Amino acid sequence: MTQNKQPVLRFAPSPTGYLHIGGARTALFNWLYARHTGGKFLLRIEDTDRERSTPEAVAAILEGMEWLGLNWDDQTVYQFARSGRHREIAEQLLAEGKAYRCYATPQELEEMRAEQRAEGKPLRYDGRWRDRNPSEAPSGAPFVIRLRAPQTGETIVHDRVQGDVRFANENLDDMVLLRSDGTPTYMLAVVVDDYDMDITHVIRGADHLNNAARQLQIIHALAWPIPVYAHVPLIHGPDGAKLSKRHGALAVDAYREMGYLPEAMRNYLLRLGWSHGDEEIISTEQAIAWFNLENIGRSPARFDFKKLDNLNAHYIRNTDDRVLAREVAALLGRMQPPRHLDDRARSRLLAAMPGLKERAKTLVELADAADFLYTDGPRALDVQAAKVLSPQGREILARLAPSLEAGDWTSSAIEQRVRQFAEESGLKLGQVAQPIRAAVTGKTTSPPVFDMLAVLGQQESSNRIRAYTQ
RNA sequence: GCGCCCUUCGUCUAUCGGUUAGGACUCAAGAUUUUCAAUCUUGCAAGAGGGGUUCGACUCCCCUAGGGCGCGCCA
Repeated sequence: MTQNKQPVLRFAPSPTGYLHIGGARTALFNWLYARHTGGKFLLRIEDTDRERSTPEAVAAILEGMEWLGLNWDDQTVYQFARSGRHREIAEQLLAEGKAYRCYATPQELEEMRAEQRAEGKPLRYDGRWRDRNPSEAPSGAPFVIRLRAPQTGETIVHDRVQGDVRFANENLDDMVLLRSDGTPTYMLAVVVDDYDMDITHVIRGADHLNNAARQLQIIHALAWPIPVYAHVPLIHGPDGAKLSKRHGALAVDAYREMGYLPEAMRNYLLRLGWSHGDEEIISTEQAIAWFNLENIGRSPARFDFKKLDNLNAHYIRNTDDRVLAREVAALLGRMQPPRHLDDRARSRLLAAMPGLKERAKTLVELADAADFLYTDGPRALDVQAAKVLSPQGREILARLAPSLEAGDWTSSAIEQRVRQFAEESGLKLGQVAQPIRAAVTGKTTSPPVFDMLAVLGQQESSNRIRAYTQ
């Protein structure tokens, strides 16, 4: 194999569902490796299953990739469009005697497997048509083309993550290459496409490790170059079992709706199965510089929202206020029912952002915490705020109001007046600040209250406070 | 059933034969504080079990157990 060829990577999802978290990580690893090496990252949609592939799923995958910032090179390849080429290779193998026609019907094969199961034997095609003379076939009967796979020796997958994985050829049966309707199977299509696309590295889920051996058999029959394999362990749910929807096996766009930032997702997914010493916070630029196959772990990882939250909070704090304000507004607009912010709400959101972004783990939390900025008028109080606005609390507000309103309406000037009031009244600052916060935000927690008063303006603030001076 | 893979704190992981087994998340306590966060400090917490190899094993080998993946004319 040529050593100085630029690496060519690919992500090859099948559009039978959304882009889930495992697929997203696979895509990320391929993308990082390509960007790290200066190679190419291609996208191939494996839509050979006409029954289950949908345009919606294709759209969801493309959107998910774009949201995650995983840009791919060249044109997207649609596998189904290449079925003629796949058939050509199957015919070639047939002509070379490396494949053969099998006339066994699906029912017949089902019976065969049922029997094998009953006898406790391994489930595999028994090669019943492997050495039969084609003339024995019922004329005009449908057939599939199967690979005439080696029956002795072993097939070794030299995997950069898993090491050398050996499969005895006797355990690998003659796989179907071309279905009776003339369409290619996944095994054939993958091999042919990877070859035609000049794929040098195949990074994919470990659920494909067994497939690698079978694909290698096809590659050997064709005498094509072998790509570098790296089978990445799967992601499990918190209980160690299969990732379920409530565990995080969601479409990537669900993460967007939950308020996660793409850079946080990238960082989290990267650390799930890959490491660089003790590094935890890894920017995408740094990830590209550091990413390699050697440091991919061999054991499956569990998905943990707590850690994702922590990372997300970090990235939110480090994101520009304008970007955040825009994202929050967009998020609100996508909610059911949609909530549209007017210009005043947007400018308040932006102005309050420094305080808001310190306190949110997700954009949804942020949007929620900021809801007192979206509309004017007195606030409805939550349970805690109602307690703070007891008769005593309201009495304090009533006494404070006149002096509060007289003077500059900047955060520091307001704070100065409130501190002075507290001192003169023999109150602790918190005893005054909490009622203000409750009246102005309807809650007992918020960004620094004087900042929020400044954001809302004197008139709106007074209006809200005076609503609770009785 | 057959094949393959995996196994360090609750979770993500570091360690590439010699360490008081490190970091991060979570949790707890403290500092700070107008609330809540953030931040800082401290603490709890790990090599599945059993055999080898070796002067010495978390690290190498074998077995067992547990978990995962695959075994389609799905991908």
